[in-house]
Amino acid sequence: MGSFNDKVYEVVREIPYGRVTTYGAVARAIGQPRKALFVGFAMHSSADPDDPPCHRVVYKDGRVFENEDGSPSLQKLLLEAEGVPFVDDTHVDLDACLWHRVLTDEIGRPTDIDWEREMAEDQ
DNA sequence: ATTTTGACGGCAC
DNA sequence: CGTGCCGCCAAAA
Repeated sequence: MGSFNDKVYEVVREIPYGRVTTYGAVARAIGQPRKALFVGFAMHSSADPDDPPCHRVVYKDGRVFENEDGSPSLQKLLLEAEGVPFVDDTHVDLDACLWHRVLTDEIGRPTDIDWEREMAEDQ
């Protein structure tokens, strides 16, 4: 309870279906911006692929984890299954699907608020 | 107590 | 576009 991993899982569970966020963003969301690496460690050590949805956490440049043998990782398969757009074999399209609990202004990308508005305008 | 290990990120080339 | 190095620090050994 209240452990680092639990805080990480709380944030990760907030990521909406079809959206992604980054390890660093999760670290900042729990007030510990220097621990992006441990966010990754928490994801790796999680047993259940659905709770938390570890596959929705990617590198800051949109790259997703790849298996050492080159086969498609579970993360990539799950993201594709959710309809998350990829710009190439290993990178998701952050401009289209990045979600941030607070703001993404700091890294120059649309906020979740911007995204909601775009969705509304498309209707 | 000390060492090793990272599903990171930033910056320098 | 990549490659490498360094700083970060919790957990496991």
